[in-house]
Amino acid sequence: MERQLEAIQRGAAEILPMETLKTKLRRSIESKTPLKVKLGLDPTAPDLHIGHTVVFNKLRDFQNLGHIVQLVIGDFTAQIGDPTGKSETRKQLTEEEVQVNARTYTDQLFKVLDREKTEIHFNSNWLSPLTFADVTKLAAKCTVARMLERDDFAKRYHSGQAISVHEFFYPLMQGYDSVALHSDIELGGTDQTFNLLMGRHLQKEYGQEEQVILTMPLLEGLDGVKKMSKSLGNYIGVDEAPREMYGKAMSIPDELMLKYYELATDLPLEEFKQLKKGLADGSVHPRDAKMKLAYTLVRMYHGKEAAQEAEQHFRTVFQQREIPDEIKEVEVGNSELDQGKLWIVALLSRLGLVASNGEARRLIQQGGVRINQEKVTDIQLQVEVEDGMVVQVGRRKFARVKLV
RNA sequence: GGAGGGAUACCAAAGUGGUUAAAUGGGGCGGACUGUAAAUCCGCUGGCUAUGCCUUCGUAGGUUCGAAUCCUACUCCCUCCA
Repeated sequence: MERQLEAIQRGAAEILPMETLKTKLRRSIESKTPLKVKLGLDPTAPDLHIGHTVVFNKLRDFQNLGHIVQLVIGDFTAQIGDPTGKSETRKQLTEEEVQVNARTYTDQLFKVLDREKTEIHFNSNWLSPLTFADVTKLAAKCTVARMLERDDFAKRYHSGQAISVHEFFYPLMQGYDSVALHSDIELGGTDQTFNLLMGRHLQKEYGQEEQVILTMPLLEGLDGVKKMSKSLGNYIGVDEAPREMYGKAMSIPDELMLKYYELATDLPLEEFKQLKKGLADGSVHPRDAKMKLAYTLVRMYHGKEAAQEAEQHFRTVFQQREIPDEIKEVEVGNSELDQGKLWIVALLSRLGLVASNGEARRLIQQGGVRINQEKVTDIQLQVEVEDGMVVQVGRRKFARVKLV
């Protein structure tokens, strides 16, 4: 039991209440019954990023200890509306889309989780049969004042932003999931605390033993400030290409490295401690530490070989500023040229390196455009287009011309 | 049901008749530097082969030589009262 407790606590932000966890664990060990550990998932965003994996890694810990994971696909919840406070209403997902998304989700998930010890549930199973009367009864179990305690509701309320009544149902529905599944423990990010507590509250109301809640710290995104999320675009996706993943990892602020190591990688505790010490006393170069982080992340999701390749690519392109060996090729027809020439601005846009001609002009003026390594400064330049010519914008966008 | 406030570019937020393609901040992009796509500094940031033209300040009309700015209607949001 001590062993279990230690593993469960590592990295966790909060466990409430600790006593109940101990009780449940003890009972579980004595009766040889695994605990049911729940995690809710939103099927509208099937692309997992390493921010999500923080919680998944913890689920994996539970599985390693012999417990069962209950994944709840919030297919019903997703159809209702928007719990995040962003103004745009969510588009309704069809049943089919939900299935596809859920599939994508689980495919990515089982890179981390043990399929054998995982149950998958769809919350429409128990939420859609509820009648208005049932819902009313459910809603009666929570006061508005209580709802307004939730951090984001409180903020929005005070700053005068809209809160729709249905948004109050979100915590209720999520909490009801725990009732339906008799969950022993529910996991989530620290931003989920309110919803998780609601699960406890409702379980009690329905005469069940209350679940334990365990929250994990939120991982900040690439900007180093806001939490990693797809909508903010500051994420590293689990399915991203190795080079992309490596590069993104290199772009996190130095201060965040250790947190990434701790929450998102499988680095053994001992090595982690050494690294931390090395960085503190200056014996480890931050760049090297970050390169190792980038390498580790790529290795976890794409394997060793890909990680090495990504690292090599990074060295070549960003540290030595050389042209990578693999560049996207764009076919350019001879007929598009005027006596074998093409205006530089048109060329950039033709190769898909810029969004508009204006952007192309700007980039040239700022010295961000190169042809075969030579800087271009004249926006009027008529380029003599040759087969195999390499055009570069900034440090990381390249295209090779293929004359046809 | 009543009264008032608001809607501006990717986001936040100035601007209340012409010098406004629209201050400022964030984000993004480029450059310099470097120890990395960290940090820091500088620049750019609607479109167009372009000393000009076109589109953009919630939507649709109107006033005016001229509107993001004034008027009318509509849509959405917020606050207070009931």
